Amino acid sequence: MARLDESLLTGLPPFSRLERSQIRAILDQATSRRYDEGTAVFREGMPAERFYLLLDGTIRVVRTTETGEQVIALHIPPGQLFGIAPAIGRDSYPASAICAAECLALSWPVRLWSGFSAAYDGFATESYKTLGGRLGEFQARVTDLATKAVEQRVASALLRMVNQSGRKVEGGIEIAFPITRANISEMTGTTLHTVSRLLSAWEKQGIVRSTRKHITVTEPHQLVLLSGAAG
Amino acid sequence: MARLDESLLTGLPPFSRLERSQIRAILDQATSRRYDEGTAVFREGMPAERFYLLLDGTIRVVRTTETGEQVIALHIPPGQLFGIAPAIGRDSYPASAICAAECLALSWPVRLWSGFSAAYDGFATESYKTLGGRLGEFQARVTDLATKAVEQRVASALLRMVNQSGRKVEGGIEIAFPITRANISEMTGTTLHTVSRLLSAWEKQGIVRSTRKHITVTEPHQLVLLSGAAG
DNA sequence: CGCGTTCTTTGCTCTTCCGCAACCTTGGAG
DNA sequence: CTCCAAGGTTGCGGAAGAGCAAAGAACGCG
Repeated sequence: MARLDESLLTGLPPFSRLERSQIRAILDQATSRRYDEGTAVFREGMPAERFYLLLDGTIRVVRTTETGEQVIALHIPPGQLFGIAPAIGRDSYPASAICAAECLALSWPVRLWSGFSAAYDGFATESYKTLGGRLGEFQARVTDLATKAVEQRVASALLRMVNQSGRKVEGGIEIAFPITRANISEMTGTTLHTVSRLLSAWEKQGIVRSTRKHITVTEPHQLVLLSGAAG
Repeated sequence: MARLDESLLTGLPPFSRLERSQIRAILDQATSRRYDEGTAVFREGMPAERFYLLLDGTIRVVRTTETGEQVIALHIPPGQLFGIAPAIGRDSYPASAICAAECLALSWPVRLWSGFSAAYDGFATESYKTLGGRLGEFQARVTDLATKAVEQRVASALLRMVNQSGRKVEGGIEIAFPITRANISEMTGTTLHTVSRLLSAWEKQGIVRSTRKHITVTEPHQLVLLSGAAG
């Protein structure tokens, strides 16, 4: 395998305070791998043997209920750690990590986690910040699901994805990974039918534009209004 | 203030691996305080200046939406840390902590957090486990809200409270803190009317018994069935 | 002991959104 | 080029549950 370049990690929060030589040491212990769209990096319930850093692509964190329904808990953008069960004392993954697009990720065996935390200044702190951010996001999700109507939730979900992984294109901002109506319904606790109806209506009003598996938001401000001003 | 006894902390996860003398040192830096039912220990958005350990009572973790609705994120039972924003790199509290019943809590200034983590074996690990548990609980909440019907969610919520803070009484298990129909609706994303109707129906079927602000579950198994077998 | 506040119950109406069904479109595989 | 699977659209009931209204308990305070 090609030797990995230090610049991959430079500037990413968990490694931002480290020397070049330290980053080198970390990289030399990493395994790098490419995953096709739709592949599972790991699945819910599997023993947590490695933790990961997403270099490119988008990870969809998914839980499946006993009745077989899927719920999308989270999308992870490039540059973030994922599968960090060891950080919270779990020995199995609480959800599955599916590649929403082609992905490139590094990984390390979990036994290195405590060593990294101890040896590298800022690694633990920054990782826990990531965790804190996710906790906050979940809290926001719960609040949304508990208080907002479907239309507002779908608008919020679109905005969240646009903010986190939006790519500027002519006439708007496009969500940078493939996403279906069904996916959105799994994020918002509704049905693909309702999502389709909403998107059709918004398209007629000129708020969004969409093709198969891709959505571009042309009037973010209108969506903010529809979302009940929370994001 | 009366000197606190070491036995208060012995056996609680964050302190379980510590020597008596270490616990003594921790206690000597703690402030102990009693709070009346309904009091806020801290409020959403306030600068996070202290972290807390609940010795007795129950804390209700509440978020308020822009439209003034309340959502109950979590109940915290005695023996757990709360207000641990510093652990996840936040400098303000993300939610309010309200006493569901009369409470007794210890607290420390946040600046001691990193010292505790460094000096006391297991403190950080165990605290992050608590955090992990909460993350898991949120994930379960999101799944519930996204996929289950109202009746199932209310049944789940009752079961969760019974499991976490149930007190055995004759003919069933009582939720150990005062709780109203409105509270339950804020936990499950419904209205107090619907909750009242459900409880009435269940009371007729002999599954629960309730008086003002108190609920006893007499047939937990029936509730498990109603909840769609998830808890 | 009376009064007001807080909590609870229950009926009715009305809206939202789900479930079902049918059909259309797009893109990839062979 | 054709076919097929995956994704998307749209119409139409029907049911779940929200919203509104009104009244009845329980408790706590003066």
